[in-house]
Amino acid sequence: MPKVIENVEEKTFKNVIDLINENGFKNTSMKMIADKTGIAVGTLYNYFSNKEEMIFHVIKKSWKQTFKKLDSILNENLSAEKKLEEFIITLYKEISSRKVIGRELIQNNIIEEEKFNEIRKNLTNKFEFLFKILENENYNLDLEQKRLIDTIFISISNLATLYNDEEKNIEYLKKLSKKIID
Amino acid sequence: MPKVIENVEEKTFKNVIDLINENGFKNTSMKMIADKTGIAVGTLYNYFSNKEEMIFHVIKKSWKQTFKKLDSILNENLSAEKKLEEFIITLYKEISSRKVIGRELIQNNIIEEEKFNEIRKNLTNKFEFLFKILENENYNLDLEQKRLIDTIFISISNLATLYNDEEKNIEYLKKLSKKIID
Amino acid sequence: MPKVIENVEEKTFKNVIDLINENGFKNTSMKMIADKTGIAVGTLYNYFSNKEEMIFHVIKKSWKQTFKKLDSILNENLSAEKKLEEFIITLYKEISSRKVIGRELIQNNIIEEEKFNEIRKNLTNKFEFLFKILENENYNLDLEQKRLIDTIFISISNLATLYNDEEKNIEYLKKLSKKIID
Amino acid sequence: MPKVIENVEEKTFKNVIDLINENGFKNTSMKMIADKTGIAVGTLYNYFSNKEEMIFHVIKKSWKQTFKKLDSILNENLSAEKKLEEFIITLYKEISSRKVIGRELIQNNIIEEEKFNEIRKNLTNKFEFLFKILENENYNLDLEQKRLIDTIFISISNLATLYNDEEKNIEYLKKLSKKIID
DNA sequence: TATGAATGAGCCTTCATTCAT
DNA sequence: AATGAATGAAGGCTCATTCAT
Repeated sequence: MPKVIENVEEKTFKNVIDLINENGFKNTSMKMIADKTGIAVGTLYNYFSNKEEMIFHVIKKSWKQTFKKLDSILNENLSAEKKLEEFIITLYKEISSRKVIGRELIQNNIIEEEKFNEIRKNLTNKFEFLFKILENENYNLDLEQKRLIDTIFISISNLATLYNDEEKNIEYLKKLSKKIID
Repeated sequence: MPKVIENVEEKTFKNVIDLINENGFKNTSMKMIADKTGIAVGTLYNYFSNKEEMIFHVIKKSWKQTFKKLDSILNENLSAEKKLEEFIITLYKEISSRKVIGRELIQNNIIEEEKFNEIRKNLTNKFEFLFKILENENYNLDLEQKRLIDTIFISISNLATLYNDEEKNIEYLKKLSKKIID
Repeated sequence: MPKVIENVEEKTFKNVIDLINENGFKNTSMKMIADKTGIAVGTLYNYFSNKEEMIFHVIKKSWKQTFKKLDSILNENLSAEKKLEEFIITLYKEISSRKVIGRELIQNNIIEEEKFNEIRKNLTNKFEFLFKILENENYNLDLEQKRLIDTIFISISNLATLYNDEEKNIEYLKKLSKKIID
Repeated sequence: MPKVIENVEEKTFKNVIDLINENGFKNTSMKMIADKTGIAVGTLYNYFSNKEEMIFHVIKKSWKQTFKKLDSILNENLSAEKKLEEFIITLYKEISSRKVIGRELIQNNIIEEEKFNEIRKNLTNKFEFLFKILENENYNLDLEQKRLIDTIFISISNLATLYNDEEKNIEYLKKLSKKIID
């Protein structure tokens, strides 16, 4: 059997996220990733066919994990209001722990925009599902949904990026989620 | 007698904004700016010590213009609620017309973060002044102000970046600003 | 018990020729050869110390086969003129079916020139033997032999590389070989 | 006025030819060319948009010079036979002094084949024109012209590459050109 | 012995910055 | 002061070769 580095993909995963959070996509070089992971540049290319694919893989995988958690909240036996709150807080926690996964969806110029459409669409679907539940329970949702979803999402990303005080962030988001359906 | 270029800064201003909006900071080269401006690369370096300083200068100047407009709203003779609405809409229009001025404040990685602190501080001050007026007129502002300011600001930037339908964007922002003080 | 690969050289032979004909030496990677052969890259290095040696081995082996065929023509019971014709046509057919064996002898840069000297010498010997027969039968060979051999050889290689119409190629070569001894 | 290196293109011209003759296109790196020319790599890219364009430029320019000389022979007041001889010798001298210009036209895998078609076509035209003159003077040209042109051309290239003894090379070519029209 | 992932030098290309004119 | 060609470090990527298994 050949020489094998264990869990290259996993080791990479965390490092890519960290480096891109620190420096941005453009300022993170393949060599930096290789060095931080303790492997050779060439090895990266055994796992990903190019830099763009690599970062996109990380983002996609990252979101897959998040979507799973969001789904289980939508399926829990909770009041609509509580669901909204939990949904938002979970989204916050996810984005907070892997900041880049939020920001990358908004910034253009990094990866072909259309590649993100699937992720965007998926997140939008979950929100819309949630809003339908709220409407069924007669909550008031007069704001245009598409823009509202963006507002919520970008605010969460921003919070996660800017402030480290998780407790206060969550407290703020709880109040915000109530206001939305007021 | 050597050619004398007047108003290098002004000539640069609009073009840098346009180019960065189109291509992003990293993908806008000094040569592109030089070509579009009609000024030689070397000359640019007589006015700005490097690319980062140049873009920062543009952003700072851009915000100075915006702040002037925001100030005049704060000093107008309007109801507190109307002031909030006007303030937000003006902010939207400013960011919308020179998108980069919003985006750059969110994306770090491009310019040393601390450089933005002054601008941030300035914008925050104006919002706080506005909120004080609202509180004086007994509007309810239970959300933490620092985070709320960010939410508003980032949402506006996002709207300006993502959707071109100005009418709808403004309509949405009007409703949003009402919700905030509900 | 480890897998034992038999006839590595033979398996390699045809595939290397095909790949190099298709892509050239530089654009044929060891991995491509490994994949096409079904032998691991590492294993190839048990049989050949490097890429250059490998291709050289193939060329040498290839010529050995060709030389055998040429020898049998020289030993056949034919008129001198017919011998020349047969010799040239056989050389054409051989080179045509494994183009690289011709091309490599012309293009330097791929393998150290001196390595080819043995092959060259061998081919030259056969031609000289053939010319001696022709002279014995009083054919006129006023052209300098060394250069003439090259002309014939390079023309055949070129024909084999450029044109697929075997019939016409051979017809042309027949006429050419007659002209030589005119 | 900016810093200026004089005659970059000319300086490059000779060095590219030399290096490619020595190492082949694939084994000649842009750094090698830059070093040999005494300029920076980046400077090369001010003159040629990429490596392929650079070498193609050299070849095209090289042939342009050669075609001019060949044309003047075709227009001279000479016997048909003498014209053929002069034509071939000039072609030899040209190729001999810039070897690569011959070989590159035959070797594939280096530059998109079709790019050479114009050059090939041009050379072919001149030969055909020459053959027509010969036929008018009742010389016998029973060999197929397309293949004959290739034979002559490739033989000349080969001679230029292999043997340095110009006198003997030319003597050989004179005899060869006579044989062709015998 | 066979395997094929790991290695890293080396390639082409870009571009912020410099500096001779 | 203005110019823009020259510079060369740095980036993404390839692939011959090595070596742990």
